[in-house]
Amino acid sequence: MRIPVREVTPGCETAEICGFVHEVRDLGGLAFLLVRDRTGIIQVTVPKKKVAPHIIDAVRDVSRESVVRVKGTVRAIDKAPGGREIIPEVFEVISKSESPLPLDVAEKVPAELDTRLDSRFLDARRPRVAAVFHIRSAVAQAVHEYLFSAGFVNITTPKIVAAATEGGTELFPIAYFEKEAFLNQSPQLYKQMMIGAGFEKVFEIGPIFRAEEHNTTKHLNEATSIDLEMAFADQNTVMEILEDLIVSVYRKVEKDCGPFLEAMELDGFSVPKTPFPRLPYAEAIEIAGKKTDEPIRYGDDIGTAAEKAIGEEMGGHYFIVDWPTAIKPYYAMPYEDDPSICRAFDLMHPRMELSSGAQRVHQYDLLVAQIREKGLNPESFSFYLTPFRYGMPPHAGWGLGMERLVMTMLGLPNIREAVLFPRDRHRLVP
RNA sequence: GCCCAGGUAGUGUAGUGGCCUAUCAUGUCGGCCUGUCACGCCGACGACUCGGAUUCGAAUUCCGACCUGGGCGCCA
Repeated sequence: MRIPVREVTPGCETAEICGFVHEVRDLGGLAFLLVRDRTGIIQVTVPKKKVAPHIIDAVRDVSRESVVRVKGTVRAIDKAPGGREIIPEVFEVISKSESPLPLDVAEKVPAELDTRLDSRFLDARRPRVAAVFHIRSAVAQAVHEYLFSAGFVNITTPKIVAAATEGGTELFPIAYFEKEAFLNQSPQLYKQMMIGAGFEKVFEIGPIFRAEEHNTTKHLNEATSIDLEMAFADQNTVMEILEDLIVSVYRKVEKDCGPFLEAMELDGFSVPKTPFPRLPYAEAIEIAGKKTDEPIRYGDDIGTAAEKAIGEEMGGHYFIVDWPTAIKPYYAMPYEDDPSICRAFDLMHPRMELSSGAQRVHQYDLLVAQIREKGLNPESFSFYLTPFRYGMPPHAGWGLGMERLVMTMLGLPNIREAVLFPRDRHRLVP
């Protein structure tokens, strides 16, 4: 009966393990075979005098990264990693690996990201790479747990759509029989429609697609969005949910992912403190104006240099609130007493934007007016607008980038490190 | 979309006109080695993205193609 490597302890008498050959060190009369499964690496020790010759020959012949089965006696010994080793009685090569390998799984020699992504299945055998995706899985689990326990309903909305959600960004056109169609850039309109359907609290974790030809370490053409929408809530309510969610995700990772955090050899992992500061847009602009050479005026969008300067000043997660209505999408609710600013917010990490959200416009006439002001045609949104004519609760929500959350949490240098099979300007395979 | 940088063994690199029959590491193969843990030692194998140009001579300069990384804009 196979057991995980981690469960082989000095107290075991015998053990059977399966895994990949991480390394073979042949010292002549003594050979060491390191076998790796997803729980760890164990040493199989082959002394010439105690092990059958056919096993010794097989161990010497096996290529790195082959899949093997080893059964034998467990010996407690301080000199071995983990304080134990297996002396094999059975050694079987289940699946032989070809050589040379496209990249070095044992990480003696580094590999460039491009090389790694070409052979992602091998790259992901590296413990420090695998750790990222185990942690990402825990993040997804934490988000689900948090939102379900807060009474949110999980929904799934179409990824093939007929129109843009907010204009601006480029969409991927696709062939949909005789019709024009696109991959969705955001579930925004659909989650709002479910507020119109009376669901009150909804969320979705799903793919979004942006056809922008950007070439940066923080953009993807296919990303995962954690999206939430809540009825009878304003922007402040959903901001509180957002910061609370972020903290509970960090706590989950801290609690459940110790070995993975260790494998990553992170400098520091710490749970952010709440509440995150609420920085009005006008003040953010002021900070950026003082700290950067580039002139920035009220009403400008916050560019990369400004974002970096403000991030340095704030030093941790923070919200930028009270944005000018002119630079936010049509569905953001303007303040009643000053319609030039709106109830929109961005959640920022010092490195980049993580989330944006707002209280939404729920009044049909105002929404149509704002769509027109953005130079868009309300008729192409009629499927979206119709629910606003038949009773629409006031509501607010946000979208949070899953990859950016993982990237900033783990200090990854490139967002592609947070996706198994990234889609960027040049990469469509694997 | 604009701009910049780059492409050398399986992998990661050195090499800016002749000293390149191309460096080093890792790997692979062969040999030696009974406590390795980046095992060590000896030997071998393996590469200048493609096409054109300049030149007596090009990995190195120029032009084009293809591929890649990054910055900006925009955004999650």
